[in-house]
Amino acid sequence: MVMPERKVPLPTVQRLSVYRKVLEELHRDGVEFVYSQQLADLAGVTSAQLRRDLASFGSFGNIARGYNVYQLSRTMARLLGTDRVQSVALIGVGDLGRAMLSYRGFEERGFHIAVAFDLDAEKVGRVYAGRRCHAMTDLETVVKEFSVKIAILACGPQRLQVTVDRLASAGVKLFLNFVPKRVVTPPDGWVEEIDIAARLERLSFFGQAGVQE
Amino acid sequence: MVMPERKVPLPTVQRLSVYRKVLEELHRDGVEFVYSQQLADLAGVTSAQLRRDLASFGSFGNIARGYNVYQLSRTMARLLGTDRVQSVALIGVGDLGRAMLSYRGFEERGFHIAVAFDLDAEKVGRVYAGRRCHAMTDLETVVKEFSVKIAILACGPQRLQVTVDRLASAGVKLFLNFVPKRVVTPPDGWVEEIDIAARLERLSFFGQAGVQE
DNA sequence: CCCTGTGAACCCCTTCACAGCT
DNA sequence: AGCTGTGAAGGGGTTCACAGGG
Repeated sequence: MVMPERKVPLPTVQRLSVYRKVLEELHRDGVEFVYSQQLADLAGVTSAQLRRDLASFGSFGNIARGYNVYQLSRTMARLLGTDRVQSVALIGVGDLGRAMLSYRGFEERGFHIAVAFDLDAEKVGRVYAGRRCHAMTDLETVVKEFSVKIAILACGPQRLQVTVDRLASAGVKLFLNFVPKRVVTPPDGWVEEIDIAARLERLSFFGQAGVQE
Repeated sequence: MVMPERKVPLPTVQRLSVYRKVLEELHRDGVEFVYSQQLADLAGVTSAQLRRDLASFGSFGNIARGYNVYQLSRTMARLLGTDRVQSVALIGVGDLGRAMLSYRGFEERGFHIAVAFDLDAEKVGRVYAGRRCHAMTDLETVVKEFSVKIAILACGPQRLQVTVDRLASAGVKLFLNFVPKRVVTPPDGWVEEIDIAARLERLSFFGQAGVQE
């Protein structure tokens, strides 16, 4: 067991997902070994970058044959924690929330949305894509019951911070936040922000600024 | 008119959206002036960061009273290009695509999804949330008809690159890509990637690595 | 005094280039 | 010969700290 105590650059973690995805495709195609140059091309980075990234984890590639595709893929899944199924809670069963429930790509990477929650009494008790919608009142109990470790925030901005804090004290420390409102990260927690409109604004900015390759 | 020819750091653009959002709230609350320290706190950055960011655009704050909230908000909207309505095309009317069609926050920031497209013959001709779904065959003509400048990619991975290239030659150079597949950016184009599953993987990574504040 | 704007230091990530191994 | 892993250099963004102005 490698306790990775030396800290890993954030951009490196981001690229890990890309590498793993490419490696999976290579594995499906029956490729056994790749050189850093090939893998880097497929992932859209430089070979130096790739080797440096892998070195963050002390991984070893075979000098003569490059990297063992399957082995490296497994290693990355283990590093990312996607080598096992993790329970996820969905907060907010609006349009975006329902899209998350039916999103392929979650299950196949080991993320299982086990439960959903909503403020709307209309929705509570109903079943969406096989997952029951619970009342916000039952947040703590249900979340513990299903051993939830990750929450997807797709609700309205009202009482968002309160919900996050409640989840955090119930043991949920990881958040994927689609709500365009600043959330104070709980101690020991981690929040990934996805502000879709902000991304469009960035596009808009570069669109009128003229583009530098 | 300040033609911002000096290049702006990418992270700065990202933070611009946050500043503008905070400024809007302040404006709604009737606040006229803010100091960099206050605005920075609300946006979750340091005051030095904020002042440096603003300096990228050569903006001036009043030394005695800080920044004029409304004026700065307007300036930022102009910089981002959100001071006018922009037509957006949606590619793929699946669950995620339909969520995009009903997403508030787009319209209020000047982004109007004017048209949708789908491969599925079932969906072509139907109207979703007020927007008609067109056949992929009509991509070029419809896109030009509606003066579309931005495309949201929420379709399957098949033929994604082809679609991007077709859009690019039809004048659509800006892409918000939800499809977890690498897209080669067309010349003069810009692609914002949103890989939701990859973000969950990042969460998972930090969750098991232990968290460093 | 206390604010903004900014040179300069600092830090972290990327890129270069090569030693070492096969 | 050719590839990996890695010191060392390079570059870009953040933070420090202060000059300058009301």
